[in-house]
Amino acid sequence: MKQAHEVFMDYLRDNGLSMTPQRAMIVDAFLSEEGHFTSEELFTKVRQRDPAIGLATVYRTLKLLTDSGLADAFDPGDGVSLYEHNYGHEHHDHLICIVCNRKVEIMDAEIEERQRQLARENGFELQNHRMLLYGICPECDEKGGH
Amino acid sequence: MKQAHEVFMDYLRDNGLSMTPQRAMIVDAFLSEEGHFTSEELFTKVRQRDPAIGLATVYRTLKLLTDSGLADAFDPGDGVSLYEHNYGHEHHDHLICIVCNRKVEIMDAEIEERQRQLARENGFELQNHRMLLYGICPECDEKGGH
DNA sequence: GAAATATTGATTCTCAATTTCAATAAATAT
DNA sequence: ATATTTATTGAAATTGAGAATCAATATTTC
Ligand SMILES: [Mn+2]
Ligand SMILES: [Mn+2]
Ligand SMILES: [Zn+2]
Ligand SMILES: [Zn+2]
Repeated sequence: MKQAHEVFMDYLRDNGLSMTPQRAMIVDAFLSEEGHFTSEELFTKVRQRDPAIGLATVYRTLKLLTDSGLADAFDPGDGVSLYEHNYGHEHHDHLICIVCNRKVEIMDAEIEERQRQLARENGFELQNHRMLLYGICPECDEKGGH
Repeated sequence: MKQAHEVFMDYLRDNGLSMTPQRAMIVDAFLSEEGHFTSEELFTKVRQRDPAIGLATVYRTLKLLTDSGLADAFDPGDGVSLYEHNYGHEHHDHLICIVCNRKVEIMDAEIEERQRQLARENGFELQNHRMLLYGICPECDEKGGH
């Protein structure tokens, strides 16, 4: 399996884009992040390494990361996109606690199959999907329901 | 089954709110709409009947409609909420054409059951969910892929 | 009725994300 | 290498849906 950096370099080359110090640093910062994070959170980490880098460049590079397949973005429902690593990660959906905002990664082969079937039944060529389950996590249920 | 108007009236009463000419008209306009529509589209229809009604009141009433169970809102992915009738309508999710934006209502009991199971497995109390399938509809596939 | 409370429309504000643009950097041609 | 073209950058302005503000009205309660 190719290195994530290499995937990004290939994407740049294939699209006539060039690697720059800013892009290299933002990609590094992205790859060193874990879990789910916002553009602002990544920007904060980027600033720690180089305060000269602008927010616009972070947004632009996040788009490149997404388009190159290194990142995946989704909106958990509040209008603020969350990013996560996508390269070398299996597809999954999210179960979100409406109290503490915790996110659990979920995946169900049967659901995925039924999704394909639903698309097929309607003559659609399925491209992708988003599924978000909202509920109350065990910890919050404990605290809240005494 | 109660009339939609009655459901709204009950909601107002139960929450110490009063019916007003503006609310009555917006609810009427909402109920006479079909399919999936934006706040702007509803606002346009409302203005045709009474140009004095403000956009803020449409937003406020859409919230009442949603909270009372008459309306359901969801974001198809572009950050602009779509509203639809909810009262007397079965729950469903949406299959969306990424080319022409057509929306097909879908529902799969097996998926719904697996969603509950996934929540259960993680100790979550499932409250609700959103599922959006994105693909290319038969018509657009025809046009595009010749 | 009068007083208290709720609702309204216009306007301003919010906030994530995008766009603009002049300056700078990189790639390409000479 | 140097000139020319092209791409990228950061700061700042812009966008757009939706929420908040507020003085003027309308409604409800006393
Ligand atoms: Mn995830
Ligand atoms: Mn629908
Ligand atoms: Zn929780
Ligand atoms: Zn289509």
